[in-house]
Amino acid sequence: MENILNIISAIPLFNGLPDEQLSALRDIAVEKQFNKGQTIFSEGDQTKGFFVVVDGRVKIYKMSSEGKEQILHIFETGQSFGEVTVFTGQQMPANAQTLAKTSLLLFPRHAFVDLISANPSLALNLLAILSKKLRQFAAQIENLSLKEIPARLASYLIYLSEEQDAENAVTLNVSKGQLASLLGTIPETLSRIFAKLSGQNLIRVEGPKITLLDRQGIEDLAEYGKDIE
Amino acid sequence: MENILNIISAIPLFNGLPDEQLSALRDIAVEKQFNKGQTIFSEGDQTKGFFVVVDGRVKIYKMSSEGKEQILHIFETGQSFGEVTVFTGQQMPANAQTLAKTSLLLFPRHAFVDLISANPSLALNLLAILSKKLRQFAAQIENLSLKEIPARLASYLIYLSEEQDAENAVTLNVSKGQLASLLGTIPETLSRIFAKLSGQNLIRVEGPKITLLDRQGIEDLAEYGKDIE
DNA sequence: TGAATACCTTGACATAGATCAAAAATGGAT
DNA sequence: ATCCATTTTTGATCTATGTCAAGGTATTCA
Repeated sequence: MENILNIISAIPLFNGLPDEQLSALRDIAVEKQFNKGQTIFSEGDQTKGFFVVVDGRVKIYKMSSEGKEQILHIFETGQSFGEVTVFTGQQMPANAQTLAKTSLLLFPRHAFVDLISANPSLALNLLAILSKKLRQFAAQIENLSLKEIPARLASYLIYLSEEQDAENAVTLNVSKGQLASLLGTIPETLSRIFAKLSGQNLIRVEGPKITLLDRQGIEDLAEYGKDIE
Repeated sequence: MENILNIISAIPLFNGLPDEQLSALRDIAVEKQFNKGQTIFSEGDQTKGFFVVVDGRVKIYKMSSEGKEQILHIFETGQSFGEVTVFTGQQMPANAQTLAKTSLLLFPRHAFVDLISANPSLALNLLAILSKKLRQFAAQIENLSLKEIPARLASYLIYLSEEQDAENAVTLNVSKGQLASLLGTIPETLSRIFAKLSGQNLIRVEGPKITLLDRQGIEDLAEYGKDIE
């Protein structure tokens, strides 16, 4: 299982840990394989532990009573999720489903807590990761309540362009329907906004490929929310 | 300063820590006093450390470019805030202002990180607290995007009634204007919704005192969002 | 006690975005 | 290639909530 050790050592969460701790982590990790669209856990499930994405993509989401979905997060290779209930011990507060063929590592709860208790540096890494997630959530709350949807889309496009290290062209890594859910809206509305921003020559949309024709304009839109008619 | 030690030992975050660690915490803590309406820090400020509310009430909030406010959190006696940037080392991501005469303890960043590094049990407490905050944020995102405002208000009333351990009567601990901001709306809209729910005999409003006339009805509203005309 | 200030409520109106319905485009699978 | 299923787009309409404006009610402070 030399393979798993390589994977574990590449996970940001486990950055800088000494070899013996990495081995200890490997010893408690369980591999899980999923096809696209499979459910990893559902809201209300008992906590099993926390997960790391080895390969693939996972969405964490909530459902309203009418069936509308709000995506809270999309996790990709190297990222972890499900830490929260490891410490609160409660049931899973949301649903997790794969967006692609995905391979995960599961770190069972108790074994993992024991490791943390013994390893302050692991605890500090974890604190940093949770802190970052808190920041992202705060930003999402801000977006949902203070910005209109065009501004949220603009923010997301800028985020993506930085993520993908591409100045003026990005490729959506989720379907437009899923993007709508992430932005807190519905596909019809998102589609109209894509059309509108295209009409204003801020972007060009070709399937999942978006060209940022006017980066400054998009940044203004993200920042000030006002989109100039 | 025996006094401070008592205060520190009563803080949930420091639950179960041995006396010598509590003393160490006391030694790095700095007392800060604020009057009502004072700014503790602003978005973009350099991180000083993290805070615990000894007495009073603090709101954490974001401002839109048009000046609309979204409250992210309200912290009361015994609760802590500002942990996030202690670990990410970034600037403060939001603003903090007192809602009343408030006394805080500031734990400066580096001294605090050193303490955590040396004390896994403190780290675990902190992990549990951050996890709980993540859950609350996730719930807030869910509310903002999946529920209409009457349902958000209903959720908040139920939360308050549990908080205050009162089956059918709660007292708002913030002004209605602030409550509007916490729920992601504006005072006018909140006022109308109070009036509407009163008209439906779900609640009775007398200033800041709300009587839950039909708890089941309010729970249904919070859960299903649908409010029966 | 009374003015001043902040807070809350109500009314008329405007609008972003949701809903419902259906057409068009895309993309696998056979 | 061609068919089927999914995703995306477009159109017409509806509604919750925001905006602007004004009046009412507390609360504080001299």
